[in-house]
Amino acid sequence: MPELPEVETVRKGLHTALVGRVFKSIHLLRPDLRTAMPNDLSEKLPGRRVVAVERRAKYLVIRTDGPAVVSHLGMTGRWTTSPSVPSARATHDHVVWLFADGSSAVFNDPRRFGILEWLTEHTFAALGPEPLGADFTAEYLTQALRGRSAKVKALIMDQRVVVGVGNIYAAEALHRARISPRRAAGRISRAEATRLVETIRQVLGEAIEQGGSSISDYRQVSGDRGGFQDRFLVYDREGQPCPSCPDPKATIKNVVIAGRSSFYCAKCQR
DNA sequence: CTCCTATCCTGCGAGC
DNA sequence: TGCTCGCAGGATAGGA
Repeated sequence: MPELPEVETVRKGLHTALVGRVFKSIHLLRPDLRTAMPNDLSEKLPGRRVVAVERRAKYLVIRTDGPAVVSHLGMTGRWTTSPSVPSARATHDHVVWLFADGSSAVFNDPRRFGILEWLTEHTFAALGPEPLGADFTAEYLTQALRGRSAKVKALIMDQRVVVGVGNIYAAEALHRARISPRRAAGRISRAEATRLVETIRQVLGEAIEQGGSSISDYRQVSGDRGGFQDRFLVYDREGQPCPSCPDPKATIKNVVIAGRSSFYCAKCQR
């Protein structure tokens, strides 16, 4: 569900809502997420003040004047903030944070692929560069893909190669770069890598401006939907005419790559 | 190593 | 209407 633009949008919302607030109590209603939430969250957080909410890859980092907490939204995770204490517990509410000023934040996650843990020095050890950062260059990507026979789409979704790109934005970036998702990564030319770096940045940047893409679950912390789902050129558009091809008979295909639906136009993406 | 598949979990829509 | 099947934005263990 949430890729970089969605996580970044949630980050902004959480940062605005939580900075300066002091934890009063932590309620771990259902600790068995993808990994078990540590019990001592409810002991060590109360009394701590939130100083910032940051993002690394698809992880949120809640910094306090003590330890930092990491949250991953998995496929269906959602944080909602409120100026008051929640009146009722909704299905799949797994974590409730109550603050000293009477406000609250709730983590809801139907599929429980999310994570809530302490930040450690190992948490981000295996991650590749941020796509919107200065390290993500055509030289870097060319080097990272060199000699690899896996499909280019699988590799740009591999968080060790570059972080933050998931199934939607991989499809959209490859379309804009006119590269087939089925291409062997090692056969991507330098010119194509240059285009791909550019379109990944472009698509992620535009999606952040739109507040992310809301297909079903994803919402901003305010509960609002994102807007980028209305700008998809290929994602979830199987059978529809390619918006980038003059030929009306060029339609969007859907093939499975690395177990994921992969939408593209076989005419303009080679 | 690298690549690919299955798997974790729940909900929902399509098709019968 | 109600059932079953397949699929969903992520990440990772394990087999080939």
